[in-house]
Parts: sequence; C-alpha cells; structure tokens
Amino acid sequence: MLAMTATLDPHVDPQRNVFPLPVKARGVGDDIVIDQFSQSMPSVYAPREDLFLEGDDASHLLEVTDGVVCAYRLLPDGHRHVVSFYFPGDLIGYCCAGTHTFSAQALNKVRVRRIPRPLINHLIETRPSFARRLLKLASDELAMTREHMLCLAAKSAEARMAVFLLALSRRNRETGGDPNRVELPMTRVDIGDYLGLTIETVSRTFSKLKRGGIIALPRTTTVLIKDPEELHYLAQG
Amino acid sequence: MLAMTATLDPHVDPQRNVFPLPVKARGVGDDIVIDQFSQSMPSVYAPREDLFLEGDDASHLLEVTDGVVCAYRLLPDGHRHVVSFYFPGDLIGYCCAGTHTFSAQALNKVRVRRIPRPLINHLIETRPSFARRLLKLASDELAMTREHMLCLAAKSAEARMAVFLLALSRRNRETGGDPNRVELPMTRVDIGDYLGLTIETVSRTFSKLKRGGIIALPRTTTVLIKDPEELHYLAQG
DNA sequence: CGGCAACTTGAAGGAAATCAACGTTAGTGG
DNA sequence: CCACTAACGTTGATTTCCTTCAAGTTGCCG
Repeated sequence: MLAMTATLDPHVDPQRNVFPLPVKARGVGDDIVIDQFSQSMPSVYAPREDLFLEGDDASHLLEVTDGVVCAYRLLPDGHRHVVSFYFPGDLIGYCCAGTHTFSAQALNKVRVRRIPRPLINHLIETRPSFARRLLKLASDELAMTREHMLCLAAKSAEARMAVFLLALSRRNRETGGDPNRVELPMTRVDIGDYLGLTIETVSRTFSKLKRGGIIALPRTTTVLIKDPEELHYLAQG
Repeated sequence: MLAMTATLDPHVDPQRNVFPLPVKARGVGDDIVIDQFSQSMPSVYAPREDLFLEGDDASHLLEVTDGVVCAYRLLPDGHRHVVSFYFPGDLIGYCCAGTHTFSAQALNKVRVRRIPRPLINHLIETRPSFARRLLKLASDELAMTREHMLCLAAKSAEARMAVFLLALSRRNRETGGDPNRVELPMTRVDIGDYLGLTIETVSRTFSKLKRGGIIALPRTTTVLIKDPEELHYLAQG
C-alpha cells in the first residue's frame, strides 16, 4: 500500500555524472485516496504490447507495479529512439499535458495501476504537499534526462554502455537485489536505440567488456559485473 | 509587468521533432506578488560572468529579462557540456531541488530578476493554479530536453545545426523579430558543446550550408536563412 | 528437428574528431 | 589612426570510431 510518509527516492543524485535511468518515487500516492481508486482498475500488458502511443490522450497516470516499460519515439526517417525505461515503482506521464509525448511498450509482462488525471488534478488543488512532490518528481526526471543527454553528447560507445550497466546495477542494489548481477529485459535493439548506437556496436562492446574481464555474459540477458571499479572508470569517459 | 492572465507559451509543441531550445513562459508570476518582490533586486552580469555554479544553493529563481544565459556542466574529463540557452522571458531553476544541477554563465550583458524560493514555495502552497503552472513549465522543459536528446542520439552534424538554427529562427519569429535573420550570441565553442560537436565541425557545417546557398554569414555572429525549406528538410535527418 | 528471431563477428566505408596551420576580428596601447 | 596582440574562426590532412553491409551463430518454441 502506498504510504503517505513515503518520501522521494533519496538516491537520486544529479551531481554524479552517471545513472541516467529513472529511479523514481515509490509512493507518490496521497494517503489512501489514490490507493482506493487505482486498485479498482489494474491493467496487464503482454510483452511488446503498447500501453499507449505518442499523441494519445493522457487520461491516466500509470504506475508500473510489475515488469519493465520502454518509452520510445518513432522518427519520420524510420529511426526509433528510446527515451527511457520504467521499472516497478516508477510513474509514467505524471507531468505531461493533454497528450503523451512518447509511446510506451511493455518489454515483458507488465502490470500497471492507472490513476485518473482528474484525481491528480484534484489532489494538486487540495494538497499543496502533493503538488510539491510532483514538482520534485518532475525536476528529478529532468535531471536524469539531462544526465542521459550528456552521456549521448560526450561519451564513447564503451562509456555509454558502462553508464547503462551501472544504472541497472544501482537500481538492483536499491531494490535489495545483487548489484553485480544485472538482468536485461530489453533487446540489443532497445539498448542501441536508448544509447544512440547500432546493435552491432552494442554487441561488440559487450564482447569487448567480456574480453577485458569486466563483465561476464552467461546468457544474453544476464550480465555479471566482474570488475565494478573498472566499469566505473570506463563510465567516466 | 507580469500579468496574471499571461498563459504558457502555446507554441511549445512536443510533437514536432525539432526545436529543442527553451521557449518558456513569459509571465509565470502570480499577480503582482512576484512583481513587487523581484523589482526590488534586479541583477546585472557582464559577458562570461557566472550567475551561479553547479552545486550552489538555489535560493532564488531567475527570470532573464535581458541578454542570453548559457547553462553548462563541466565533466571530470575536462569536457564541457552545454545544457541549454536561456533567453529573455525564460525562467531558470524553477524546478530544482536545494542546489543547482548546472552552472549558468552570461553570454552577453545579462539582466535577471531574482525571485526568492520561499516566495515560490508560498505561492505553491496557497495557489493551486500556480503549482499547476510550474508543473506545466517543468513538463514543457522536459519535453524540450527530450527533443534535444533525440537530436544528439540520432542526428548528423548537419541535421543538428539545422535544428539549432531553426530553433533560434522560431524564437525570433515568436518575439516579433525576423525569422530569417539569426544573431548568435554564443561562440562556436558554445554551439559545439551544446550540439555534441567540435568547433571544427560546427565551422565546417556552417561553411557547407553557406556553399549550398541555404544560409549566408555576413558576420560570424549573424546567420541569414536563405532557404528555410531546405533547412527544415535537413533538420529531419 | 526445423525455423525464425536475436545475437555475434568480420570487413569495408564514412562521418566526425584530432592535429595542424592559417585567417579574421576585436581590443589595446602607442 | 595604426600596429600589435590575442582570441576566435576557418580550412586542410590524417586518424579514429562507429556504422553499414554481410555472413555466421545461438537459442528458443513450435
């Protein structure tokens, strides 16, 4: 259950030059108001099913409870750009205008709670603390987006991959998992479209890191971080 | 004077795949409250003077009234990344936590109005409409940052430059200026650090556009757009 | 076992970075 | 007003990294 006392994730640290992946607030809900409502309409999506498309009416705010969501945009030239990945506990679409600015697709079996926008608006009107929390959420997401932007603007393929893996590792640590064992729910294409690289470069970089003894890849979807120290070094550029 | 009725800039259109430059709200102020306060402490900065540094306490929100501000970050490896440019009417630091997540430098003579954060917090508490407006502002900036990110992830040097010039052109049009005459208050280094390119590439791309008859450069700081059609085409990728 | 999609690896090509030199502009002091 | 200087900008030659194109390989699911 969402607790009123749940605060925003204290680990978001815009000062560090890594970790652009969203690590958002758990428990943005205000008391049991949201809880009651959202319980009444849970939704489940199959792998590669779209939750919504860019331009769709953003009538609801989504909270991911299970699975991983890939936010993406399709360009006129046919290219695809992955904006972000959303994990359990993350909120989607909380600070958007009337329509969604990106599409969202389930990477595996995804479960979300749908929170109607009017409820959000009502809470903003009636509870200043809620508005402040949403604002903080938006500013955190902005900081993370800038981090990712910086990564794309200034870093090599190897550095981008290192940043990416460390972001996943960090998320694991924060959710009580093994920081040195990273599961990849997304394909190489997803990773490439997120990091601004081709699948070939993603694959080659994985191999290079493997050869260097920095990671191991027992399966294509499992990364074992063997040398976190070195990975951090590479992430710096 | 800031008017209560002033709404958010209707021209921000996240659907379009161009124009990542901030075109933010004029008149975020709530009635005359902010107006009264901010009038009392205007600040002026000389070219290349820093308004604040990354990590500084964000005690105030800044509204640019004159000149152009360059938001940037310095990386451990010595690289510099330009996050954004802020023009008259733009707000800086409205959605940031306790400390600034980037440094800000005046590109030319800059005048800003400093709005104390406690006042902002007070307005959020007491006026839901103000909170909603700030949230809208944050969501617009997020959309624009994503637009820029997409540009860095997926576009060629030429396309990035085209997008950049069109963004400046658009801003001109919206402020009643000549959309086909763009003044560049920033250096080639600034542009390069913003677009993730070297100064040489920026310069070469200017020359290429000039050779193609798409732009003219009567002075290094003045761009005349001769073929907006073609420039739009190039901006697509 | 077959078939297909995802992934890996190799070779060739290209776009931008780097290295290096030259030109241009603005600002300073004689 | 001109000479000098330093910062900024342009252009060329070379190198590097990533993309593209083209096979293979792996692994999953019927």
